Amino acid sequence: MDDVQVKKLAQIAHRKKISAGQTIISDEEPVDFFANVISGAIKLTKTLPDGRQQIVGLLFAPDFLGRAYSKNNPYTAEAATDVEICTFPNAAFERLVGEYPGLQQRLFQHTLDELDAARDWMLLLGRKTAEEKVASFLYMLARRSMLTGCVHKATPGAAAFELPLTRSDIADYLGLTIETVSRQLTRLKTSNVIRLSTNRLIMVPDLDRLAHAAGQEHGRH
Amino acid sequence: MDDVQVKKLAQIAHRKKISAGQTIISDEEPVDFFANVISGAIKLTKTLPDGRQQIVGLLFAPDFLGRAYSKNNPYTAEAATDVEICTFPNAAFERLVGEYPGLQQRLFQHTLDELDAARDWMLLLGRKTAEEKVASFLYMLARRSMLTGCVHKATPGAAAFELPLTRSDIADYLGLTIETVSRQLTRLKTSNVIRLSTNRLIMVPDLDRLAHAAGQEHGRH
DNA sequence: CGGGGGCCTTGACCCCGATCAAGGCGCGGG
DNA sequence: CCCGCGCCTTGATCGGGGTCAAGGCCCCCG
Repeated sequence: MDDVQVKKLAQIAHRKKISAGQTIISDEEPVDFFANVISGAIKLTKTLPDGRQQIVGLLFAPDFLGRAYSKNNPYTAEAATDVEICTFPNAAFERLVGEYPGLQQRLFQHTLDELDAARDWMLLLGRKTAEEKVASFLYMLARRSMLTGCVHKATPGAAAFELPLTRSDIADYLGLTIETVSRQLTRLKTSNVIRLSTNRLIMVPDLDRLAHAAGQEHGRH
Repeated sequence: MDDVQVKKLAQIAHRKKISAGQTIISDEEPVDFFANVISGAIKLTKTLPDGRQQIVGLLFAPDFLGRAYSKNNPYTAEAATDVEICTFPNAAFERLVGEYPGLQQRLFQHTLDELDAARDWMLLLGRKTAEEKVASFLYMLARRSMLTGCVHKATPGAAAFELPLTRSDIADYLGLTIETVSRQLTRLKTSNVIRLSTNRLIMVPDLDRLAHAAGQEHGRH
């Protein structure tokens, strides 16, 4: 993306802080903006009429929120932690996309990545055991923390990170109950795959062991 | 899509028949073509190292197979029934996409629809009961058959269609076992929500009842 | 016609994860 | 300081769906 584009984007942008738990987009009302996640985590959820809930996507730092060419999105977006986003009025943004086809391709690429992630998650939801689900979730966060990782731990196969979700959210992400998530976490803890300092801070001494517990045999580095 | 585009597409196209059970794309080898489904059903599957399998997408008549701007796709595509597809060499197709931005937008739109479908399925996999899963699957096919439906049944709230998948495939799509799928089908049959002539031909006397059994209360028509 | 192999159904039993219930921990406010 | 409330953990029990096993149906082939 060249300078001109960045400047034009900046001109129509509007920064915004949102505190944990607030709803950003509801599946009931149309969306008139497009946004970029600056910091924090946003959860996309779907809910059955009787209240059962499933998290169908997690958004982190450089992700997009909202959808091009459609005002109605079929899910609710809620701040999982305190969040900073950068919003663009939909109309202005679409005009810009029209001018710079490269931008559209970027969005396209990003959507393809989201589709891949969704399908990976379908495999997890449909076929993995509770322990594998929890381990997979932690493994995903661990890899993310390696990339984002400002702090390069001395030990190479290890990682440490903070959980951006409550137990309840983790359960909704993995298609489990709160209790099962808790039990599986202590299970992974007692088998020394992970260590918990507080119940939000996770230490992974050996990523390969975690990948193994996640049922994906030395994941694709 | 205007005439010129259609003609250019036709020039580089290559029609192909594939019989049920054959693998079209493997997740191990790169893909050098893009395709359009003409008839039949294609299943996209993911498999865990130990063999557990999940269908992460079903492709029908006007859908696309393959992916722009990436040779590696992370799943296997297999013909669920006998299938006809129309393939395009990747390079030529991408050149064409470059020339006609409208085409790219169409692909984008289609990918967004696939993402929505994947996320709906995540809710199903994570939170629905076995009966709701089977009912949801049938409901999806019933709605599809209404759109595609050449045969307009006299009764409005009803539908009839053929299952494009074996029990085993249905199980892999719903994150269940073969036996559970079978049991839930007989359950829906004995409660008169559906009727089976052969074990592949389904009659739905009342779509709303099916939608209700699917846990989605008079689905969005 | 008879045999064999897919595909599907049905029954019996079991186990993983849900449910129900109790209590611990940490934190903010009176 | 204590109380109350979220959030989390742990235990006891239950049940939906998995597993194992047997058999039915249909079609192809000898």
